Amino acid sequence: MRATALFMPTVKEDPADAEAVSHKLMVRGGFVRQFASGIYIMLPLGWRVMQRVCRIIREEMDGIGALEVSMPTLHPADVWQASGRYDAIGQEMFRLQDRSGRDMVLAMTHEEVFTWLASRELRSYRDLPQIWYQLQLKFRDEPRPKGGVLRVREFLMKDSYSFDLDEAGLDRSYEKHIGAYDRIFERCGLDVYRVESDSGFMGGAQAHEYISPSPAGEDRIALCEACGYAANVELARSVARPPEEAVPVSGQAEPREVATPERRTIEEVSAFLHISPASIMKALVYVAGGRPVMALVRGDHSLHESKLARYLKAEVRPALPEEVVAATGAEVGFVGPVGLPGGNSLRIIADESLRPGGSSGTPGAPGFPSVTPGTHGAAGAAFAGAHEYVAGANKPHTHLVGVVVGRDFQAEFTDLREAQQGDGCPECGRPLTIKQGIEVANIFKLGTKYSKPLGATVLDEAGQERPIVMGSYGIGPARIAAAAVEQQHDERGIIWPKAIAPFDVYLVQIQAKDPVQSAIAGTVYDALSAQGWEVLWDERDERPGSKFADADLVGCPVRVTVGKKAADGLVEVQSRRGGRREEVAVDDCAPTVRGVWEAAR
RNA sequence: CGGGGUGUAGCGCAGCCUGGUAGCGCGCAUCGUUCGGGACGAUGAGGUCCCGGGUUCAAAUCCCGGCACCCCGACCA
Repeated sequence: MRATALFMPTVKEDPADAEAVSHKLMVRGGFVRQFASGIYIMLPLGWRVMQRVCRIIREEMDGIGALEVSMPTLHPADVWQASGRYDAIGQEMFRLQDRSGRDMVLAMTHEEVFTWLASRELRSYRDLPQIWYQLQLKFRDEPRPKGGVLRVREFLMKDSYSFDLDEAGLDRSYEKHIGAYDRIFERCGLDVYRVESDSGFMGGAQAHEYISPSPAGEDRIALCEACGYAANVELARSVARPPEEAVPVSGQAEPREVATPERRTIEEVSAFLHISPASIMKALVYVAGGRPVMALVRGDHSLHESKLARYLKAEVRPALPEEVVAATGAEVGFVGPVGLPGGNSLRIIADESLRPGGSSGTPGAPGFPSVTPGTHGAAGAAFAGAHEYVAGANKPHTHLVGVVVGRDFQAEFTDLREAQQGDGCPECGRPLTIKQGIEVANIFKLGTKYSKPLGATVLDEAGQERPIVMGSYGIGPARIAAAAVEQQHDERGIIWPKAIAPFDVYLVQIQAKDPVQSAIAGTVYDALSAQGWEVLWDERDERPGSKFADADLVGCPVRVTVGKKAADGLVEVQSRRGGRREEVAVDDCAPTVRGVWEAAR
């Protein structure tokens, strides 16, 4: 395509409202424009990238036998009422009424419609398995859109749904998707980690996310480079590091009060009492299902709320200051598990690292090995023998020292803390790495969560009616594009992975009005096009610097320059990624381009 | 939902504190000189100063109310 025939509004300056690199570059490169908060226009270049991503997705989905359909995005509310999500989902769903007052929604995902269709059309086990997919818009009224196209309110998604007779069939469909997804990301030139993820406390089945590492991402994942364990921190198990210093054992029979005036935070208390944060129990009061509960983690750990929510099987929120006082008799900062008023009405849930005799992760969880002191050094063993903590006394400006779990209070134990950099891998004990990333895809084993309430059943071989066992699988093409930009760019602009670049070759003609250059550029353009390359021929009457700058900004993998030496029949071929600039005869241009292309990522 | 910030030409911003003819850079248009890494000169077009109300002789500027957008946190199938 000729640049003079293209709409490519590049901009010199970063947009004022952009934070993420991908956001800035996609706006500057003329790929997208914001229309409203979280709502974006895809300009020609941006749409070409999307089309290329979508094409790869289609090919790989078709490759596992999935069938493409197109589902409505405007749904009557009753299907969502049938699944229970009409009420379960809050303001994140766009809701409206039609002219006769019927409740409608804009689809935020498509489990309901697909299941509705399956319930009407799939009758026999002979109809199974099926995998149906679509590339369709989703609408989610995000409370806070951000990061350009990373977190938006209207976006394209490839979503697929598998329908199987039983769990074994679901496992096969799930594995097929893993294969397809791995190939999609490989082809898109994107680094991703497939990690265990939270399937939500209602589903309970297996789920994975594909996370592409980037500082602009909103997810954190725990990775073990030694054994390959990988999980979102919202459910990652880990072996807590033993504290740097062992807690001195007082040997006293019961806790002792100490005055801690105005010392509320872990930092303040640890500094005041000259102890390490790990020697303090952090007590956090939450409200779950309308009732207060106390969550306990070690002072050097952070609670992960979704772990608490999953354990309690209820949504949780931090208690308000008044609620904390009502539940414990003390204000925030002096709350603890010992000496609570009114008997033991407050449920106390403690992290595994506080369990007497252990500083471990989640014993008993699948795949969790027993933790041997030898693995984690002498400090761990010493710590295990101490058991004494400092905790809030539930009295103003007072803490307790010498608190022993199990002796001074009872608690339920579960994995509550967020995995930290350097924690031990739950599988092999080696240190975990925490990385930030963008969720570019997810896969869920739904089971019969939707097929049961929506009545999607088939008759099995024995003539028995059985609910279809389902999976759902999403990929965000725009997030793939943004993640690629996040991963591959330099100070001049984007360096697209070759498979999803808007054009394969950016052909710069230095002098638009030079007939020799025009002729040579035309020859090069035709030759490359004839070989199947998508070429953007920049024959605009601009200064060379502008065209080079745009070429770098737009980020096509190969640049061909037709300039002064065109008169001698020479052109230049160069990789966007850098490296040497090759000067070749016009006739050698195509093979040279191929070479640079092959070498590109 | 809590906290913070910003709305002035297509884009990026100054002006607001201390009220008095609305500015700068980029971009855009025309002409000329230029032409291998975002040129230079000349001329020019382009503004409901987010919206509504108030104070005042006079409001981009002060006051009240609203809206939009951004950032941090909470939330996120």
